[in-house]
Amino acid sequence: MSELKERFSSALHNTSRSWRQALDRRLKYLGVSQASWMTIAVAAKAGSPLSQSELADRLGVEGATMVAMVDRLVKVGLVVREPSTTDRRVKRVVLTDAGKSLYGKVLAEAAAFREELLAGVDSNRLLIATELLESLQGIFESEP
Amino acid sequence: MSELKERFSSALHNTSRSWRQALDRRLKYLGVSQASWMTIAVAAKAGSPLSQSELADRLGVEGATMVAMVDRLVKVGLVVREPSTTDRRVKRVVLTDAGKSLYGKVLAEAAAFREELLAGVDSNRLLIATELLESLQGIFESEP
DNA sequence: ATATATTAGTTAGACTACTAATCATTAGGT
DNA sequence: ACCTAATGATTAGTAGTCTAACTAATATAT
Repeated sequence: MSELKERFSSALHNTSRSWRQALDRRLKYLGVSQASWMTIAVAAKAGSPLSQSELADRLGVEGATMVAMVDRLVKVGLVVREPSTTDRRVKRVVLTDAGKSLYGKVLAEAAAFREELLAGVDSNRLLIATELLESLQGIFESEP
Repeated sequence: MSELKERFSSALHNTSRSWRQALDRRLKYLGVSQASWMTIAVAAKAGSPLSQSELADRLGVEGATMVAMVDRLVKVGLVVREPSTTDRRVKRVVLTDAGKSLYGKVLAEAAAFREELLAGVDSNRLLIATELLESLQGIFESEP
C-alpha cells in the first residue's frame, strides 16, 4: 500500500516533467519557452488586458517573477506595458499582433500533442485519474 | 473527450507543481531545497559512490547542472568530491556524515507527507492512476 | 484629515535549469 | 603506436523561479 503511494508519487512527478520537456522541444521552433507561452496564453484568454499581479496569480508565480517575465516578453515584442487610467500603480499587459499570432500557434501545437499522447488511453481510466488529481489539487488549494 | 484530455493535462501539471512546492516548504527547516535533497537521496541510495555523470543521468538533468549542484553541496559540507582511482576524468560524489544524516530526515519527511496526502484515496483508483501515468512515462522514455 | 496599512510594481541576490564551448582523459579503429 | 571518437568535468551565458527589501500609489480607520 505504501509502495503504491510511492509509485504514484514518482510516476506523477516524472510524467509531468517529461511532458513539459517534450512539449517544450516541440515548441522550440517558435522561439519561446513554456513559461513564456503560458503567460501569453493566460493574457490572451482574458477578456480585457490583465495587470501583472493578475497574471502572476493565474499562473501561480510571484509578482517579482512576473516582472522579469514581462520584461523578456516586451524585449522580444510579444506584449507591451500599458499604464492603467484608473489606478496609477497598475500596468496592464497587452498582446501585440506578434503575441496574438504566437498564441494561435501554441494553442494548436499543445492541443495536438495532448491528443496524440493520450490517444491510446481508455476514457474511463482517464476520468478516474483526472478526478483523483483534481481532488489532490483541492487539498493543496485548501491548505496553502 | 478532448476536454477531458485537457482537464487531465492541467490537473497533472498543477498537482505535480503544488506537491513539490508543499514538500519544499515542509523541508525548509532542513535548509536544503528539493533539487539538493533529491541529489543527496540518489547519491545515498546507490551502493557505491556515483560519478557526477551518473548522478545527472539518474536525476534527469544535464552534466553542467550537476557541476553547479555538487559545487553547492560541497560548499555546505554535505558531500565531497573524490577522484576516481581508475579513471582520472571521473570524480565520485561521496556523502559526508552531515549528508547521510540529512538523507535520513528527508526520507522520513517525504514518506510522511506522501502518506498523509494520499491517505484518503481509494486504492483501486490510485492503482489505475499510477498505471496510467506509468504508461505515459513509457511513451516518453521510448521516444526521446 | 491624517496616520497607517495594503497593494502594484520594481530591484537585488540566490538557486536551479539549460545549451554551447572547452579541456583532459580514455577508448577504439587501423 | 597513433589518430580519432567519445566521455567526464568544467566554464560562460541565459532563462525562470524564489524571497526580501524597496518605492509609489491607493484604501482604510480613527
